Amino acid sequence: MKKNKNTGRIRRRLTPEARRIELLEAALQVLNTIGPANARVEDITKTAGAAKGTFYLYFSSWEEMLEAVREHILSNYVTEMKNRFVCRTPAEWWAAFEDACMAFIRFREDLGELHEAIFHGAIAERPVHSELSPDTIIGWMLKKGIKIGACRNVDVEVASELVFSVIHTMGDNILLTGERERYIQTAFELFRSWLGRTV
Amino acid sequence: MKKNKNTGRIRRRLTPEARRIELLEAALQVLNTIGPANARVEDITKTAGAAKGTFYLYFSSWEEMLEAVREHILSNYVTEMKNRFVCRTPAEWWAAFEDACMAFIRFREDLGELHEAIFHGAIAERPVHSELSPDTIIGWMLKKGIKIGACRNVDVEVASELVFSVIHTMGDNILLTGERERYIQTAFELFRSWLGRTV
Amino acid sequence: MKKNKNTGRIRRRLTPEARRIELLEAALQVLNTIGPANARVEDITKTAGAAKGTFYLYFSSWEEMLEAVREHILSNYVTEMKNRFVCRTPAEWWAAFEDACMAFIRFREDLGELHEAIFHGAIAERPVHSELSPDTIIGWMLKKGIKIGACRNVDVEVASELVFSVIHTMGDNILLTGERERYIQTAFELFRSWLGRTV
Amino acid sequence: MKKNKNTGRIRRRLTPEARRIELLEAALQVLNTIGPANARVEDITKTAGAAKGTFYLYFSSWEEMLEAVREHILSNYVTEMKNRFVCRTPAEWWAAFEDACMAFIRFREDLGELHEAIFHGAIAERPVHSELSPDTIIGWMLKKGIKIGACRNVDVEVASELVFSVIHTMGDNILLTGERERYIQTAFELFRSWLGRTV
DNA sequence: TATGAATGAGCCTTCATTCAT
DNA sequence: CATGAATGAAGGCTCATTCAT
Repeated sequence: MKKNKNTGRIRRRLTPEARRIELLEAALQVLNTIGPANARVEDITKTAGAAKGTFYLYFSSWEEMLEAVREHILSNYVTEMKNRFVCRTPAEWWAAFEDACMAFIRFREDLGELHEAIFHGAIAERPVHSELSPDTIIGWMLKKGIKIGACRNVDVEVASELVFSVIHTMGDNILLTGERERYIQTAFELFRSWLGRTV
Repeated sequence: MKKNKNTGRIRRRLTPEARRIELLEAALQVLNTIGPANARVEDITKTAGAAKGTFYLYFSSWEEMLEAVREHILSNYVTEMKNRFVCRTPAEWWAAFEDACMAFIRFREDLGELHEAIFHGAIAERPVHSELSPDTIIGWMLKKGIKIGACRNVDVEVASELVFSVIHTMGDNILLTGERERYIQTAFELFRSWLGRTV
Repeated sequence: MKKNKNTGRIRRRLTPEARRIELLEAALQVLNTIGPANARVEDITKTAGAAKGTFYLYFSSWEEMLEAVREHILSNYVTEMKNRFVCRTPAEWWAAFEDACMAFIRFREDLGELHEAIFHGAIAERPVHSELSPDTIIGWMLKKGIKIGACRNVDVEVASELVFSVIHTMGDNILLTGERERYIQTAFELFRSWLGRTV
Repeated sequence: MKKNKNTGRIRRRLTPEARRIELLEAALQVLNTIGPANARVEDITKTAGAAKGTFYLYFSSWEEMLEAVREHILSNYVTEMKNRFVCRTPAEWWAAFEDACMAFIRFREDLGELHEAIFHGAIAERPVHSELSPDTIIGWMLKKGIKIGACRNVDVEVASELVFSVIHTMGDNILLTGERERYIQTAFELFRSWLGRTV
């Protein structure tokens, strides 16, 4: 007796992986567009061309989705970052390091609103898989720098965190004020005087 | 039409100032205890021994209250900080500066969960009254340091922000790991090699 | 220990009647200005230069105040209306009647928003004191009209209500459209053909 | 974060149309029973056997629902009214007109409390779709009456409004007093002497 | 008599999550 | 696998009324 009319959507049957990617990318877009505070499950499924319930077939909760987004973004970023970071001499290390900083700024700019959502929101507690954490990456760079004589011998673990916070702040402020050169100059001055080997 | 029976609570009639303080202090406690994400208006009024509606006599919204809490905390902190920061020689400046850093760490520790609520939540957008902003305070210190020859000549505005981010990160991590000495050592090394005058 | 500061208002001690009048007039103004749906007790007391609690010394509830406002307005209006309605011949009656209609329109215009508040709001149920009801007044006019031969013999009670509804509608629509002449013409045509004596 | 346990209600999944009807009918009943001033969203959903949130799937606000109810009722009523209003001679016109008046009275009686809710409440401002407005319907009747010589030539637009107000008042008072015959007699007398052609 | 701080029931609305189809 | 209708807990805010002073 009761009929459920098909309201027009075509039921798209996809492989789980494909569907998950679609949702993930819709999430990226939505979080970035309307902001994490206003994004709703339904915004994402609509963008992905899926039904609300489908969301829960792929993520057990909103927060889990945020984690997945973070993982997705970070792993892309880190892979590329590592590939680019090649150097043999101290001069090359510094060039690569500064290049990496610039890449981070761009990465940060591309993230936009997303940044807040996945690094400072409800998810902030849940630890990032260690290999993807910025501290690990920076630590890896520093170790290399120390090894090839580009940097002096610092407490790598601690230094990594401080380096990251400086880069992060630089990124935030460039985004905010647009004064790219000014921030870069001061930050690099900091890095060189702190980490550089005084010959 | 609407009746309002007195259901047992004793009405405590206070001066507006007294009530406001009570609510503010209850807010501090609640935000710190159950965390900003879970705190509700009613938690605060219950803690303050007031009725829900009373909250809205003193704050027009939840966010306005957060702002009031921030103002309250910052102005106390900044006042004290400024009073302690006295110095005439470079050596005194560095002692005062390191002292101020330590004071910040303690401040940060005392804030606990509150930190998140009032500096990174919904309120983050609303600008802090400039005199109370950390950047302003640090800028003030740096200018003094440059003037009396304790620091070299840096872009004060930018440097303040970077200094703050380093202190902030140091604070976060000390809170997280407990490894006070280690962070302090590396951070101070950073400050001295970056800002110190190489004579 | 606890002091209640005087917050600036001067405690004006008035005779009860004076205070009541002030409140009543403030109510008139407020209801008319911001509309019955948005008017609050406090708007009235503020306008009257009194404290919120004072309201309840003079009216036991919001609705009672509405009733008082209605009584106040009607009794003024009706008194004047009756005084003006003097006539001896049929021609005079019709002139007086039309004059009364026009007076009603003006009255209605002056009421503005108030009209809704006191004649169609929460108060609508509570009966107006019979002497003040429009039906009574119109009935009184009709009886006079019949007596002096200006009107034919109708069921006065029923006719009064119909007459009032026509006048009322005429008033509403003149207020709405501004087309005074048009409405008056048709309505008077109605009255004359219906009530007039066909000689 | 938020859990949503099923606490016992059986989920009745209906088509949107069916659910909307159920809610609309529940609204009719509730508004009529407990009165528009006391009716709450939850009363309606309870009556409809639905959850509170379901209401907002079908109406974006309380007022929108009132509008929907009004539309629903009016369109039923008007359709039937128009179908019944057939006439060729003046005598037939008067019969049909009086019949329509009686139908309106019955309609009005059936509405009960609803009348207030949908024609004089918060919704009063929002214009009724013109084809459904009583003035339009009555105007349509009058034009017909004039055309076939049942009525004399009046300002149709204005006359419609006055006719409606008379019918309306008659309805109100019959409802109030029960004196059907008395009101009908006087009102029809009015209509005939005013609108009828004096041959 | 006057004040205005305090009360708390009440209601709308949102939206993550569930589940019948 | 997919859908989208259904759920209901939760919470911010209002404001008539009360009452300590």
